Amino acid sequence: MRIVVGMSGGVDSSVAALLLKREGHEVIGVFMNNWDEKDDTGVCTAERDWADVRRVCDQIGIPYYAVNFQREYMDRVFSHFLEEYRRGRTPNPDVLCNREIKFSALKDFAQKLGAEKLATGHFARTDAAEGRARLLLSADPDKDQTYFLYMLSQPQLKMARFPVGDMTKAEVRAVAREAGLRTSEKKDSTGVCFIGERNFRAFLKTYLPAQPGEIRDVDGRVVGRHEGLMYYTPGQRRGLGIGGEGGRWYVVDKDLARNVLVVDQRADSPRLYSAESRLEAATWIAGAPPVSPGQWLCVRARLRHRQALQGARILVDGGDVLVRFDRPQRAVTPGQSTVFYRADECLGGGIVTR
RNA sequence: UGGGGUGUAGCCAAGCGGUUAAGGCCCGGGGCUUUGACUCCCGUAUGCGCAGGUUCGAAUCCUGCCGCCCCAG
Repeated sequence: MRIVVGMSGGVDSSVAALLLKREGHEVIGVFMNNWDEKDDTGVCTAERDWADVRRVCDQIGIPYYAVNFQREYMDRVFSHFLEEYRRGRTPNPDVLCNREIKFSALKDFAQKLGAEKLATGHFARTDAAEGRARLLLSADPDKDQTYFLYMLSQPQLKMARFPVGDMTKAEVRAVAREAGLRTSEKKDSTGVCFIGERNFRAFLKTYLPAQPGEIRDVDGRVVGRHEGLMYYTPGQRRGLGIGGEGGRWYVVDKDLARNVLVVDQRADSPRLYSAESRLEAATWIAGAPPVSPGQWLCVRARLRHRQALQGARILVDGGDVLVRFDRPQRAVTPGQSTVFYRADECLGGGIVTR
């Protein structure tokens, strides 16, 4: 079977390619260059990553390509990312990136190459039940990445392969090491996918105008000034610049109408906790909601990557979802995604509106 | 003007004659992390408003000056 592997230059996708090759498939490595800019330290990590991809593919003995989806990334991911920040929300570009770039633009490219499957180094698993593809938690609970994949559709998931999904990170590195892959000890990448680790405030500042304003406590007293609401997100404590007595301050709210950042010194401020949340733009892996309209469904949910799964009940209302948590959740953040699970299966999720 | 109080790092704040001046916040660096956050670890005053003096030794005592705060008038 001809399979394209999306290769980042990291150890996970390197091993993904290696395993598929060992299975006897006709494997083609494809490296994506979606962001042409040096990082904060002046290094263009994409060049080094591309060099690693070439080297690894040579070691494995597979052909490789580099593709440039900068235009697609800008139009379909980054523009939305900026728009969300402009609206005062805190977006997650990587969930969109998977749907719009890796499993769309790259998927199209793979199909042009005649590939039947598109593999990546994601820590996630899939299986098929009654003609439908399912997305399942990875074997390594610490590295599970289904949170970033919840927007995938049936066609996208049916073409996807995740060769390292049933391995632990340690096992992946061990395989890479034994095969002598140069990426075996490479540090895991972080930051926005393709963009990398950034001084976020400075990064945003180059794209969006900032409007400074007051910082007030929950009683309305002015306790400082902010540089622009978009630089802050609920639950955040660093970067507020408020010294003095009483300890740390946490962002508990953003008053967009008044351009006021609301803060509290209680880490467990009641303003930070929500027993309920509402989502929009819900998507379901199965292609349809897992429950009939008007009926509550018991699920597990996570509001951010790597968060332990939380008990909740959901009510689907068209593209919206009402979520009631078993336990109040801290810093439910508009723009972020809430993703649902039943047992090990990822059901889908949506974007938090409140 | 008189009386009282007070001046320790960017912000709070211990210290009240004797090891290298607590701690918290902010900030910086690192760890964790394919979003943003949270969290964890490490670091940050040769100097205590200024100038003298007492003392073996002063942020700590004394004198003067300067700056704030409060009460009188």
